Amino acid sequence: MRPSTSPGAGREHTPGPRPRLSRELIAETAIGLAEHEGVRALTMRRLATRLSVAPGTLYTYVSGKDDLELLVLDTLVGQQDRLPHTLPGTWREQVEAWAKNDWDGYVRHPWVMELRFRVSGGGPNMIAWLDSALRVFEGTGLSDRQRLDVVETVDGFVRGSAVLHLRSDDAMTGGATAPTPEMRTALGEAPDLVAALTARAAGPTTDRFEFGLRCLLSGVQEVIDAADRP
Amino acid sequence: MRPSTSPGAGREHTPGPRPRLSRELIAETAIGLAEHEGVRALTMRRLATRLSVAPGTLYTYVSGKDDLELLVLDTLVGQQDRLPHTLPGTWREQVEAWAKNDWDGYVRHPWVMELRFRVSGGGPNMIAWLDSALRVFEGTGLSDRQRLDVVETVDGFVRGSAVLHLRSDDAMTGGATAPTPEMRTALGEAPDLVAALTARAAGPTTDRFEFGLRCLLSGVQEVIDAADRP
DNA sequence: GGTATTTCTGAACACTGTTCAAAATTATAA
DNA sequence: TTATAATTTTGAACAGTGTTCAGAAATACC
Repeated sequence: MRPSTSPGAGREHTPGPRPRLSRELIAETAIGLAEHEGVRALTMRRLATRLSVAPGTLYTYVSGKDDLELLVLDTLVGQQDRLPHTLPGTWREQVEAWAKNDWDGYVRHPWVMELRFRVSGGGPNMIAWLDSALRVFEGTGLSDRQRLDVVETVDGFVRGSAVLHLRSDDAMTGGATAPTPEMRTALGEAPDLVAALTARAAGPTTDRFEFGLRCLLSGVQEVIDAADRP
Repeated sequence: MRPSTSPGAGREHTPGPRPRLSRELIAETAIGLAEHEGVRALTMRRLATRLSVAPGTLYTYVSGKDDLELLVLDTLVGQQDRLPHTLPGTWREQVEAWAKNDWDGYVRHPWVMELRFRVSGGGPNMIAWLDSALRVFEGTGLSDRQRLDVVETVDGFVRGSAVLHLRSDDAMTGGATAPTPEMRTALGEAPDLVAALTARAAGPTTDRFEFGLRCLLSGVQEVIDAADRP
């Protein structure tokens, strides 16, 4: 009923026809589909077509679309080559590296974020990643709970920052669509916003993600210092 | 073709039947629908049924579902009773109040977040809110661009933190659904994570949102101090 | 060979957003 | 008053979605 494991998982001597698909193949194909045709094209039918298979077939490998999306996310996490706690440097350098890496991934592949905010729960790779992120703070005097707080805070910041980076810029000013008359009047009554937007557009691309990350990590540093020698 | 304004907007003496609906009524009904039956029940047809109207009728008030979702979000923002810069206290107290308020809203009405991460662009109320948030930093020595950076950083943090608060807790440990055997083995190889989760479950609900917010604002404070007297 | 077990198919179901000609309704001009 | 033009509403339709399920096809074990 809820096959979250591939059909021929354990051994190869179950009766019935050989499975022509696998969870891994489905995940890779789904990623390719989302990458090339957008996340809106990631439908069961299109995926089945790409795999030269009837739509219903997918349901022997995946319990539904939610499960598929979770599988895709978990596969992507598993494709990262280095876990956080294996990175070089201090805890702060490790966090900066992992955060920057995640942020790059989100910005380069915006469709991933759309999934991240819809999918709930986590797969094995996500769990492994989270555990590794916790180990980054082994040297510091933070408690178990504080470590989890910090990791989730940073992770949440990265996601929130990435989605704003992709959305607000062109959307607020009306980049793609022509600005509605309503919007024009609203902007007319928002002088500070217009000033800030034009200032940003004029100058070079100051990386406000790194700016925010520095702010956040400085705050974490304070907590660590306080916890280290009370 | 793209009616982002209500039909009988300007005056009441245009020919044709009196509009039985309005953008406001549609927004309120949509909010009620999402609130009571979940955001997945917010479909054009159900909304039309609730309004005792044919599905196609909605398209004279709203250009499509994207526009409807944006309208819902903008309406919610407009329902907030106080704009950030009208709150009492220092910039830091104002930011804390607005961030906490937003966070409460997201946690209390999780369906709002699901929209926030799908909808791009902003309506008049969102623009007004953003402008108000910028004015919070009028006393500080921050530049226009820095102010926008800070506001977006805080806003992104709030969203990211809220989505994690709603997702990771019960989902990771398998709150709703029974934990898959795969998950159990994955958790077996993640001792730090298990320790942190149990520690969190055992103790009282330490508000890790406020923890992260304090971290972030401490970092912002540093930047302001640096900008104030160089 | 027979049997049990599994995978795969193809059709169906109940939805979804969206479009569009025609009908119904109203304000203004003749 | 009647006619005209403009606008809203309708109901049906289209293409697409996730999901289910009886039956057909394929394989390992006895």
